[in-house]
Amino acid sequence: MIQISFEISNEIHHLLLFCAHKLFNKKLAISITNTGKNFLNHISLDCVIFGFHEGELKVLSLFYESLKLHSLPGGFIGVNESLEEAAQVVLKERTGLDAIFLKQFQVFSDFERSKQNPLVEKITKSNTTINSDFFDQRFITVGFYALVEYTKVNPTPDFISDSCKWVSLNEKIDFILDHSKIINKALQSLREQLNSQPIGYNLLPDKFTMSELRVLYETILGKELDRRNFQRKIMSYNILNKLNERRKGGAHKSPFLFEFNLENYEKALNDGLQGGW
Amino acid sequence: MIQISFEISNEIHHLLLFCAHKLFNKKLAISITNTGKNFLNHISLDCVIFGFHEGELKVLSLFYESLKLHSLPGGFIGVNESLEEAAQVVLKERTGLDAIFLKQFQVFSDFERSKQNPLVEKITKSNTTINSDFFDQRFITVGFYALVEYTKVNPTPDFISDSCKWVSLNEKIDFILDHSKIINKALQSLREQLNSQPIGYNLLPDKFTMSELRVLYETILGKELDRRNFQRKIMSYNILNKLNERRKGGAHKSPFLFEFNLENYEKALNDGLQGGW
DNA sequence: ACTTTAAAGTGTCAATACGACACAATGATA
DNA sequence: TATCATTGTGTCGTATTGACACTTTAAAGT
Repeated sequence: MIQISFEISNEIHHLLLFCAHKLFNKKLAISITNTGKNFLNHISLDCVIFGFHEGELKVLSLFYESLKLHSLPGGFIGVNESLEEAAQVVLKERTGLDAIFLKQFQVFSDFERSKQNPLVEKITKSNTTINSDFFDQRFITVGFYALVEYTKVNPTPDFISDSCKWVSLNEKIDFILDHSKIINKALQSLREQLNSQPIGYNLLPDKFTMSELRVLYETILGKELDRRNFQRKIMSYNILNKLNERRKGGAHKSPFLFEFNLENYEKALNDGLQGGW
Repeated sequence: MIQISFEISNEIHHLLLFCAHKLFNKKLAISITNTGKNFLNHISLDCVIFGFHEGELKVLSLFYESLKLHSLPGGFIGVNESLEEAAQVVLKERTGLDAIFLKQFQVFSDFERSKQNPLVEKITKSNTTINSDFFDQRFITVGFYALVEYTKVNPTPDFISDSCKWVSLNEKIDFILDHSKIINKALQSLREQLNSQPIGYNLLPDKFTMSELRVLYETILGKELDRRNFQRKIMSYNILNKLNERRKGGAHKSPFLFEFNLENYEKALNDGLQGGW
């Protein structure tokens, strides 16, 4: 009997058994100790993490100095995880936050999409326990968008990226692969779901001014809204509590602060805010 | 030199090479002729194919006599296909139709979801060229909904199902795995996208009456709409052409027929029909 | 042949929502 | 203390909505 030891994923284990069966007619016994984390082949996920700061929508991005390229934070699916669990892990690692608002919005599966991933070489060089076979595969990626409170985030790079930082959607940024396309689709989904997902609640701090909420809406929708009509409409939903408190310190008249009335907000989102049929 | 021949997928080929490398230090040359269609492991897709007939929304379902269970038409992703291409293949096979309206709406990835798939035994028994290893895997499935014109569909079972037929959403049907959940989510997406996707156009025949269109909306939304107000609103979008033609044969006053004005319809959908901000 | 019936075509009206805009109050800054 | 941009709070005319009424029509019933 020969004994050989090396790290191997569940999939390879499974297939080894299969191959052994086919090749050697079951006469080979293979015993493998499984160490390390195993991921499903072919499947990845990418997160478009939105934050709102100084009147701009921003996205958390990893940067690779040597490549001069950005990428979205992403990850793989553990063999015992759901996509959502795997995405929460990514978010926790990049932002330090738990229980982030997360929503999958599209799968990107073009055959061409993961050809020539410039990161593969970096990954395999930086960590010898990872075999390049995993990364050389074709990947189908599930796009998630996440909404976080900008100031609570502690941007943290992963082991192959040089930095992790917020980038504005107005900047021209070079992303790897189809990540620019993924961001555009995420923004489009955000827009479409503005009336059915708790978007305001998750992007703003607990207390905020009416102007801050309005600018958020303007940014997501990409158009200006009349200050007075906006306030009238949003107040008519009964989803905000007006506080007896003002934002001090800024120039000019100090505005009142508001908070979401969570109970009413969730009720309203279930029906969809306003309109249509 | 020993030569062995058997069918094998690209993945297994890849991994065989990897295993050979690890186990035998590259001293084993493996030459494999690849035959048959190869699929990506772990990933499947399921289609909720909606049709509209006699005032009811229906879903195309496969039935397994021996199990007394239904399932959604589904399939796997060829190693050179995108998800959308693979879904079109499934739809073509089950309905006979090309260029069907298709939209992915969610990925279902719960770890527990594909445990004990009652079809695995059936599949492997019915076709000896398929190895059960592929089906024994954990599967993540991408949910698509499709919209088709009921009368154009020629429901066709696949090689393991006994029949393929329309089932009403009002019936209580037992589906395998999480397929009931997938259908509910599909319906919910349909509802949410009623104003941004060409749903009326794809579910109705070219010419239809105002009542037929209204009942479709009522069915999708799950509530009654005022006949007169509905007509006023839908006509205000300028997306319908009123034809100089009536539906004869029914009792009572014969209604006018309408058709979609495709140019205006698509323009209107881009902005979203009506409303909100 | 006449009546019945239920669906279809068309319209009214009050209530509400919406878009556009006016004006006074405020509070740091000059 | 004057300035000025921002905030709070409106108003007004118009467009949209919801609720409902009346007439017309084609097949089915007698």
